[in-house]
Amino acid sequence: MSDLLIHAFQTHPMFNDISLTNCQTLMNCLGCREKSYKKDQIIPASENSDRQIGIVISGCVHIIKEDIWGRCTFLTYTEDDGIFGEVLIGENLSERGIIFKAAEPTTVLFIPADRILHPCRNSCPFHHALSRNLFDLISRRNVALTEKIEITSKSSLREKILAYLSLEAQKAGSMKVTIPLSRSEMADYLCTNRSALSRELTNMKKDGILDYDLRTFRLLQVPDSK
Amino acid sequence: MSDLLIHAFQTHPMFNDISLTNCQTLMNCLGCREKSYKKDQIIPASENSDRQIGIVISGCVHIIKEDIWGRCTFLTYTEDDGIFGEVLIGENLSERGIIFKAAEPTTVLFIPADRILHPCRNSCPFHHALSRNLFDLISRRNVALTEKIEITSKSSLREKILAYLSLEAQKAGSMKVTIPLSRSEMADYLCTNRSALSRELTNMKKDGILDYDLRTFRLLQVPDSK
DNA sequence: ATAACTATGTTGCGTATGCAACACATGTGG
DNA sequence: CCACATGTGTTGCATACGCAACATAGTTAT
Repeated sequence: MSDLLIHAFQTHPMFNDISLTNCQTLMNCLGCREKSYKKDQIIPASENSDRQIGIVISGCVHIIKEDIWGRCTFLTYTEDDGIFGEVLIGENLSERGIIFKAAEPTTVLFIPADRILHPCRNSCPFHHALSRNLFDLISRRNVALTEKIEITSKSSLREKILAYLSLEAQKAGSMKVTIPLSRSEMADYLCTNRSALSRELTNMKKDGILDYDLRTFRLLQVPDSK
Repeated sequence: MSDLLIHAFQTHPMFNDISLTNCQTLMNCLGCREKSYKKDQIIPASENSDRQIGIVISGCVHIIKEDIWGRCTFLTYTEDDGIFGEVLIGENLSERGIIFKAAEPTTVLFIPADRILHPCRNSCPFHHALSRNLFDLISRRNVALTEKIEITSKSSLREKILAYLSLEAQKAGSMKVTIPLSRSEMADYLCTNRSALSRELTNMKKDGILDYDLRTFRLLQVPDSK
């Protein structure tokens, strides 16, 4: 068992209230798999038609919606303690068009989805904890989607940028943040275009609202007005 | 017990795989409350600091996010079989700023949130079904938020309108749909402004893409191009 | 060193759309 | 009947921003 995996068992919210020993039992009981992906590689959401929940134990996964014409919308990305694929559990949901992509070298632990919800026959003691944890994580995803909507709903680009950066700053607990997105990715996320984003960032720096260098931003004013 | 409530027990996905008798037991076991609201009334998400999950048994609820400056974003609205408040279950989530509003005269059944997840001591047989159903419904909310993002991420207003109407048409299973939103609400939902929406709808009618009268729309072309 | 590639910033142009102001229809209450 | 409110459509104006084209710097391979 890799160090990464042990670390994930100890810290990842999916394994809250489950001892390391139980985590190891669980690995076997549920038939989990650990797998690594290179940057930009697509991560399949199911294997042999079995739905999987992916636990991101290192790296970052972008969650993308593709419409029937092949155009992609960058929905959201996993945080440090992320999971993905959990939306696809519901039976009558069209999973079509959701794509998971490794945004950087990424390692994932897969858990077969149906085994989390249906209690196993030996009714392992950790099973209830696992489904509660999944619940919490799904709620987080929900919150992440809500934030994304709130950001992209702002009417001006400047407000979108501020909304995004102040949320990131809030999560980091600091006015200085290093974001996990490149400029083009950030533009996609904010539903704008790269050059417009560049332009507006320049303007905001000129206006003394923020300072930045590449992926590191510092908010200089609490955006109280507006 | 009202007819509405009985109908909800028989048809609402929250009560899938639970018999009517068990639903009635459940009402008492969980301490549910039925409550009605007038149009535009705010629906409190918790009562005496107990989080509640709201089951919409008639009417429609708008889910709105308010930022710290009081500006509102129209996140999404409940479908026929809707619930709301389910995001707030996760313990470490800031529930701040989520507002539920009755968009029309609406009746709601409240279930205390913690009693759904924690199995009760008499371990009622329906308890597992209830939490599975909640799972499905949360996944639906997730899908609804994803759709909303997909719609508002479109770059032109025309594409937003098409994305919205074709999703509605898909759900209705018909090219003719009556949407549950007024023009201003629709504009809010699409993150645009009412007059721009009006103008673009006129243009689209002129271009033969759709026809409409008030809240009823008919898609005339499969939007294949673009 | 050169070439090729990627990430970012810059700039000019055209237009979609936000905004405000107005018009019109319908409903409601006095 | 009038007064008022609400929901919708229309139009002119100004501008934020999408887009394309180019510039610059850093990185890697040959």
